[in-house]
Amino acid sequence: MAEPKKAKGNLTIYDVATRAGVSIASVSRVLNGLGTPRAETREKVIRAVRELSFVPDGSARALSNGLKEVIGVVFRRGDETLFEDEYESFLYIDVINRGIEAESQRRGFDVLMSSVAFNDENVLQRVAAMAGKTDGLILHDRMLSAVGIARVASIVPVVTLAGSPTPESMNVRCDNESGMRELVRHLVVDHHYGSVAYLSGRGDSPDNRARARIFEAEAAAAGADIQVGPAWQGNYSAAGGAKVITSLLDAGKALPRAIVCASDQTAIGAMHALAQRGIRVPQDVAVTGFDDVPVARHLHPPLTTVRQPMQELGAKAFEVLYSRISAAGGEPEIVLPVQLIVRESCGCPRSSVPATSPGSLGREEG
Amino acid sequence: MAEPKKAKGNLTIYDVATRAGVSIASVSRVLNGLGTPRAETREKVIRAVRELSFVPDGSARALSNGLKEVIGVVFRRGDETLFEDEYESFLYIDVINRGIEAESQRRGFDVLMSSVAFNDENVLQRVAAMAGKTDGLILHDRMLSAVGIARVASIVPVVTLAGSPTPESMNVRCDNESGMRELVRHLVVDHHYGSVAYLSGRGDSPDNRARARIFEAEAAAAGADIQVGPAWQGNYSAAGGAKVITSLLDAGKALPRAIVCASDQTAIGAMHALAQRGIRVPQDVAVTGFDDVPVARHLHPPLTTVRQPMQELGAKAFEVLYSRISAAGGEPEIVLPVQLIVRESCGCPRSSVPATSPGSLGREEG
DNA sequence: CTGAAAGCGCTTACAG
DNA sequence: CTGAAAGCGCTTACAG
Repeated sequence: MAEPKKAKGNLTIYDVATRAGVSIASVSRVLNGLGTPRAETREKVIRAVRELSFVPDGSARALSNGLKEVIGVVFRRGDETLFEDEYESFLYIDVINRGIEAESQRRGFDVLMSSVAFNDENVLQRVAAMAGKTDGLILHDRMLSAVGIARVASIVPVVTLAGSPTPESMNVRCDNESGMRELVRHLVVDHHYGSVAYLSGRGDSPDNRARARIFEAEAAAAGADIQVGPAWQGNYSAAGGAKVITSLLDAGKALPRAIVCASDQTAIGAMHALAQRGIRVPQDVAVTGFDDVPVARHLHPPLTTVRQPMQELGAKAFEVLYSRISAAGGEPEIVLPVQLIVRESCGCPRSSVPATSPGSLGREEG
Repeated sequence: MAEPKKAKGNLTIYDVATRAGVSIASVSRVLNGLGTPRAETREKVIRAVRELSFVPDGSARALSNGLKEVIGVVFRRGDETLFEDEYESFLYIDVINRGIEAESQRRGFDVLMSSVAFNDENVLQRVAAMAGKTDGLILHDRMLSAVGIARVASIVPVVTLAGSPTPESMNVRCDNESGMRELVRHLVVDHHYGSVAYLSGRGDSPDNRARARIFEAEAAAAGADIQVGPAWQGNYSAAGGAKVITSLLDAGKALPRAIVCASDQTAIGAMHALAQRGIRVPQDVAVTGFDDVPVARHLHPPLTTVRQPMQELGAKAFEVLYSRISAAGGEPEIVLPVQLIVRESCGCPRSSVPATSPGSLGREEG
């Protein structure tokens, strides 16, 4: 019994085989449920594995059978302060990532995450490195040029989010068009608001551009006055949304009757700035968002917005990627339906919010 | 040039070597910046790599040099509906994960994520599988028993979050004690509130238990009436917080002057329920949170809470894990300071919100 | 400086 | 049913 303990992490299938008194092939087979081992063999291996707390090395498995069972997700993050406000506007990324993760679980895949700074010059390099560690990649937003995508896609399958498909890559996005159309109609037709503004997102975002385009077309078609342009340029963040409102107010501009924000985060910021100036939402100015992030319903007033099925977006992205990884299938482009969520910030009455249980306590205005 | 293209993903270092007219050893060396290759050799390799868009296989590298440059993060997720409200109470997990991810970037590590369902019986198995794919593990909350931790820790280094260190694993947590102490004092001493309740989190959470304990001790010491117990049992979620309030009100109970919530999410739900019943915060009832999640400052009224440096918690967890991976160092236990964030939900006037608070919306200068 | 070769820990035909 | 052996794609002493 003078056998020295193996160093941690150095346990291999050979150790298990020795202890069980079988070959490594047998160990591998029972570990993977392959073949039809004799009950005795099976048990000897199982026992040895348990006694040793053996866990097979993922890299060796991956190298051997050509499948890592890992997909990669790459997304952008803010550059500055890492411990403050800046990630707020990126929370939706987490929700999408959850969808990706949940779906990949079902296939026995894990998700490798890698964020890239906004000002990172070596995005392609970073993404390529990820490619080497995974079986396929999901790229958030506009991470790479078409050329960059093509290069990466020559290494592993690639799915982009909120972009458009290329000959080499697939894309999953939401139906911005009909979402914005419904929203604008609700504001201009249902509520009869005569003037509307689009508080935009980042200029380089395909989603933002699509939304802006439909906003203008639809509002114009409905006969509303439109406010757009540099003064209304946000960047998807709450801070950006607040700043636009503050600047406008400071400049003495009159606000439109309704403000359509490029995202919920933008709306949060805008509403915050409005509240600070004593402007009531929706009585004085209606505000709407886009995304339906989790907190949208908890805002004051609850935010009318367009729900993007973000978890589903992530789930779908994985699904498409998976079918490409395992078979070379996979739709090149998937467009998910969105849904107008009418709450109170547009001016609709509370009654549209599900009533609470029949309590004895009446509502008293505070 | 009748050379047929290699199948995608099958490019190896041999292909690069052939094309560059050197050995694979040379390719490996320039790829890794090792040795002092002749300029010509270097260039030939670089060129071949670029022309082929070669990316080395991560598994092979890992197997060869014994380092995957991947750490794993395991956390729990809700079981039911994946596309609705339920993940709200888990958003803080994402913030912590961001901290982990950001820090690991700096060391060239990537993060492998894996969620585990609340009712999953094979948690240990899932975690063990992750261990095989990584160089070390960070475990959120109470994922594993001490025995389970010991088993996993025999495979790779383990850091737990919000738990306590074991002989085999390290732990990183926040200083609940002084946070709760300060908060209760602010409410009872500064605001003179005579009755306070603790709207609790999950019963099996160490954080929750620590907070509950200090709450009672401190409130009692300050001479306030205390409400606790089953009627005040939440579960960290917004829905749970709302339900407690609604039930109490439906039962005709009188609310205390201040409600200390186990988490911000709980506070969100509580405030929502209160607003629905026309009860004003903080005029009628003061409400506080715990965590300082991003949206806390956007609530109405802005939430007084205890800030846990969640990104830093994640960053620290990685740091500790990394020093164990690379050297066998790493503090067994790290306790991070928290900070009382006084906003308006406790009854303080708006003016007390520091305009200098980094990241606050009103701020102009960076 | 550079190449041939061994080895990392698995999986999987191929024999027996 | 089971074992010996080759091979997955790298890295790294070891010679030259």
